[in-house]
Amino acid sequence: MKQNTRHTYEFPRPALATDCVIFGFDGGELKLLLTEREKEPFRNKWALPGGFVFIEETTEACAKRILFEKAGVKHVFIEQLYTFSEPDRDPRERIVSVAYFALVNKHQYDVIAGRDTLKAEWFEISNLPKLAFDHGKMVKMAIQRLKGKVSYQPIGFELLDEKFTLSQLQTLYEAILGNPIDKRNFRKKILGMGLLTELNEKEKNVARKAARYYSFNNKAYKELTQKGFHFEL
Amino acid sequence: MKQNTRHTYEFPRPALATDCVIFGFDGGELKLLLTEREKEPFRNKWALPGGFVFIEETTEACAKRILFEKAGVKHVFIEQLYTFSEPDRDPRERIVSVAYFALVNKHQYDVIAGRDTLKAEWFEISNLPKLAFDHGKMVKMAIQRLKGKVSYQPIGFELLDEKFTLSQLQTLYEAILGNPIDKRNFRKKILGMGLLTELNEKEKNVARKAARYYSFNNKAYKELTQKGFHFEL
DNA sequence: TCTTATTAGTGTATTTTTTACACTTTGACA
DNA sequence: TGTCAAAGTGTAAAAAATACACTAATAAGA
Repeated sequence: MKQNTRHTYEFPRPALATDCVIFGFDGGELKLLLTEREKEPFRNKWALPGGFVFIEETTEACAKRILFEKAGVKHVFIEQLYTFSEPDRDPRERIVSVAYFALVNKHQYDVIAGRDTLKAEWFEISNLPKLAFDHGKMVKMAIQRLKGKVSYQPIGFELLDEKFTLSQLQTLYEAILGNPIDKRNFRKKILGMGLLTELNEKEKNVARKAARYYSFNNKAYKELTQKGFHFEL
Repeated sequence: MKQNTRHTYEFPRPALATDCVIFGFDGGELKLLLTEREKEPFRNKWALPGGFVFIEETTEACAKRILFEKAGVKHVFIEQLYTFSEPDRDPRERIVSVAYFALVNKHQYDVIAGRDTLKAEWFEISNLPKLAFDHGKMVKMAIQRLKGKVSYQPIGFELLDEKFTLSQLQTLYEAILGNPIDKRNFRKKILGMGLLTELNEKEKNVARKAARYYSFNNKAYKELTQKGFHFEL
């Protein structure tokens, strides 16, 4: 350590960055928000929004900052995904990246995004462009994680509006899990959990029977969880 | 980037390290392998084995190296757990740590460890000493992860000998999940999966009916998995 | 205002899975 | 040869998951 007491070791350090896989949903297929790279390498290619970690911020704080700066996304569900550390994953130099995934209410986002000049676009998950760096790997892992998690944690609601119909919820689950679900069994199960608040409000201006709105009751969820309840769909 | 083409950014970088939560089992309670710190900070305190990441190795390679250098453990199951990045998690300076968890066959390990002079010791999970840094958090998370994973991935076998009795397997699951399991139902389920090879060998020198040995059939597991089979216990 | 199109909303019977439960067998040792 | 300790084994009941089809409501268009 010699004259330097600030550093615990002298050999070269990898740079540290975060990248974000951002999921959105608007009724059809599951979507990802990608940004176009402005600089080399991979200039003009699509990539996950990402950036370097400042010396005084956690990687999660960094991911949230990047989410806002590069994608215009704020106040959303975010969770650490995996840390990618292949020495050659970035052609410039050694960069270790802590990947996060975020669940965004697309409607809300689109309002914000309209005001910005960010080069960010939604892509259907089944129709993604080739991505820069190892971002393809990150996306693959994020989809897998979302699929796995959505069945035993009520995180799907993050992708919907505050109020939603049971059909919207079902469509979302079908989009994530990739298989059709029986309507009656789905409703029976989800309502049986007691996590949804039935609202006194229905859809308007639909050319069919209007569906009732529900909202996710987070308070009930936490209380039940404390009593040993396990969400499972 | 100007004159500097080697570095993608100039501001100070966190140091990068890995720490390993090492699980072992010998029939009673689940155990953790801890090492005594030789240097400050936390000199003479118990901690997870850990160390800095070299510039040309992945974090996983680093974890495996540390596992061997500091705990004498080689060729074991290892999986990335989580990346810890609180700016003050290390009193020396900013160090981001990618935590891993490892599953070790304790019998095999004890043979190796006997030859070494490492200050490493097994502690029962219910009786851990206070740990250095944020290692307590890491351990907590690792236990949670192991609990969650053991039911839908056949990783428990990593903790047992190549051949094991069904009672040993059951005792292991009981130790991890923390609740008793019905013997007949357990056997029915695990044998029904077709993942265990029945060996023509029984326990010796036991003062009771000798139990049959089984081994985990990894080939069968992979084949079944490809056909859409999902392990679940 | 009547018809059409479209999705909301609902219950039951069957199958599958999970759970609860107790006695006989085996082998070492005293 | 009796005792002790854990191995090994099946069935019935309960719970959960699945399969399945019609009526209700509303807007749009004839």
